[in-house]
Amino acid sequence: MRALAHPAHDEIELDAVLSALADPVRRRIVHQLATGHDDQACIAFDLPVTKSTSTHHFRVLREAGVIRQHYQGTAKLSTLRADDLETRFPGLLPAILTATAAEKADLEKAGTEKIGTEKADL
Amino acid sequence: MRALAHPAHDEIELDAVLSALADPVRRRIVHQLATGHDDQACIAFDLPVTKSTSTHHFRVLREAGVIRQHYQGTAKLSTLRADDLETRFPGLLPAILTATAAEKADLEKAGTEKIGTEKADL
DNA sequence: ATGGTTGTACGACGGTTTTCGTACTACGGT
DNA sequence: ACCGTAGTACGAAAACCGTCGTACAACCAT
Repeated sequence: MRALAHPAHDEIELDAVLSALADPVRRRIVHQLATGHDDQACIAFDLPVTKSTSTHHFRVLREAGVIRQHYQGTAKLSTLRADDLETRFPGLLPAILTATAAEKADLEKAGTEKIGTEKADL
Repeated sequence: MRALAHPAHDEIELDAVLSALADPVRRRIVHQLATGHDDQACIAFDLPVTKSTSTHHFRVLREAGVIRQHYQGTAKLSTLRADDLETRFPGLLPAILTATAAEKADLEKAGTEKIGTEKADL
């Protein structure tokens, strides 16, 4: 059994959490963990990156205290630390999940409604 | 009068907002804007960085849609776009502000309670 | 007009992050 | 014992980010 370091619930730092969640790939992981069932293996995530990059992202999330990971055979199962996060930073995770969903819906709507229309300026 | 680009309220992107708020200096700015009065000049923020770095951070916040800025003479006044953010990503800003305050209190408590005590591991 | 205040532009530097590929380990099944 | 699957470690490359200093622009007061 390989050991995995996790910060205690009161050691979770806002900086680490926000940095972790600022990345779209990692937000995608978190979103899938939130909407799907618990304990999903890394392989279950269809990420647009290679295996080693994927390992990296999961590690960042774990070390930030966003997810908990444990081995089960060769598989490494991940769970959202929703309760710990809620205790430490109330409302933060739900707000980000809502925002992620909102933006996703937004992009899909834009995609179906006005195909070929571009934003002019930044 | 110099013009300043701001994203429209429905152009605010989650990625930009989270990236902007992932930086402690910028979170400090936002926190001061939230707790103090509106329309504070950059100079009113006692930031641990030089002027040019400060300019940079304000620009990042503005381009992310977190703050609104306008000139008044040589001064550049900043306001939190709390309403726009609330419309776009409900609960996000309040949660981050609460979290910022929570962590700040935490650090101060740690500082007064156990001076000289260090964290052993990461 | 001259000078002071407030902020910007630009280039540079150093550190971190994201990404990859390759080689490797751990475990389960047959 | 062997193979396949799941994931890690490590090193490298490229991009990005935060910081600074210097030089500059805009504006106000006198």
